Amino acid sequence: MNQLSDHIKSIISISDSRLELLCDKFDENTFSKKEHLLQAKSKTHEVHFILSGCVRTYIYDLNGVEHNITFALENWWFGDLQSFINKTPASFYIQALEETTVLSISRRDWDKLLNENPEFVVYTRILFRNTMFSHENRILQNLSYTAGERYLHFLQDYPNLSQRISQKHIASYLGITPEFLSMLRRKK
Amino acid sequence: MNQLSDHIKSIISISDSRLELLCDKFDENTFSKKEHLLQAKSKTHEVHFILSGCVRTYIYDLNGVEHNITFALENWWFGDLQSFINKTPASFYIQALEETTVLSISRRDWDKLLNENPEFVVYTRILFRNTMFSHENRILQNLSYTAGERYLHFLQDYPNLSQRISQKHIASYLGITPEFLSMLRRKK
DNA sequence: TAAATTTCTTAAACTACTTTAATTTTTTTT
DNA sequence: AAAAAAAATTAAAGTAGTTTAAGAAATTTA
Repeated sequence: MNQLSDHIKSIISISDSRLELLCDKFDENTFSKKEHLLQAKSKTHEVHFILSGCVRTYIYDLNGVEHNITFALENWWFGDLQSFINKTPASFYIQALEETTVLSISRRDWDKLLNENPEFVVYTRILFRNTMFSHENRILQNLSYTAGERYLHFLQDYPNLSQRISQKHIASYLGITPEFLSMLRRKK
Repeated sequence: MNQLSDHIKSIISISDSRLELLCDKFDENTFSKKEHLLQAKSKTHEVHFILSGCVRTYIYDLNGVEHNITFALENWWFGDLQSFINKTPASFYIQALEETTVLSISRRDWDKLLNENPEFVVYTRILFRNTMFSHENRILQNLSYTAGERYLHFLQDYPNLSQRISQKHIASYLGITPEFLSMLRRKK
């Protein structure tokens, strides 16, 4: 069918007919480069699965400085989950870094799927768990590694992404300035 | 009944009889101060709920330096979840910082509860979700704040804990040296 | 309660990273 | 293809946090 159904089948076992029912709830949307999918303080009505393209999730700190929290690429889920789940105003901004096509699901349909489709319950449980584990690993990487080491890990964790996005976004993700990242790259 | 049943009732609605069935699966254990509840590379057979006391979860980096990842106090769950869920060797060490009494549940009983007790499914889903959100918030705090600001947040996030554990453990959690934390405290 | 051990503090020298600012390169727009 | 805008590089000066080392205070052990 499509990339989403492939992704679901790679994580849980589900019959094709049930899978079709599930995938039916998603709408395809395309966002142009630099377009915002979400602004902080607005309500998050949807979460998204990327078919093609790439987005960044970021915040502003108290000094008005942007910080990239995460990137999402093909076959990844993204959204402001805290806002989506708790129905609170978003604290994140989400912006397309390339022309990006996503499958989106509304909170209403999400809840419907959870009620009607036990496979979806298992699938999302595993997704959330994996997200939790990757957050945990990122916290301990931040504690253990210098900026230079974190950059090398980034290159491994997100292969090819460094060719697709600007270095200032990578620097922001690593928690350093673009100037310092530039210096690290020269030294390597 | 006990603190665990109070905690469960504060998060989901469940009848007292079903709650009793659920709480039946837990064993009470006490660990003395400095005792290890888990060593990295061993298998994690249990997760724990703290009745009294306090523990720290930590790792060693490649240079052999310890880093505290998190603390857990009364009415908190803890364990190496990645190891527990994926049945992989632990990557964390867990040590009691005070004499600590916990309720423990084995992986076998955990799975049984998930199969037999839909309330437990909901309860753990919410627990994991909240853990994911707090990890997310910690990542963005690390990106946005200086060490001094992170220390102030720590005092808010873990009230009273600073009186119970040594400063070197707080410094390790914040990702700074004890000497620098000492200097920050003097300046305040 | 004395001795031993661990933790905390202080300070000076050092390093990883930031800031500022100017120049070059790349990308986007017209 | 030219002009404009954004991103990357370089370098010098500055700052947040580390390292080392020594003494003081607190805690643990005997």
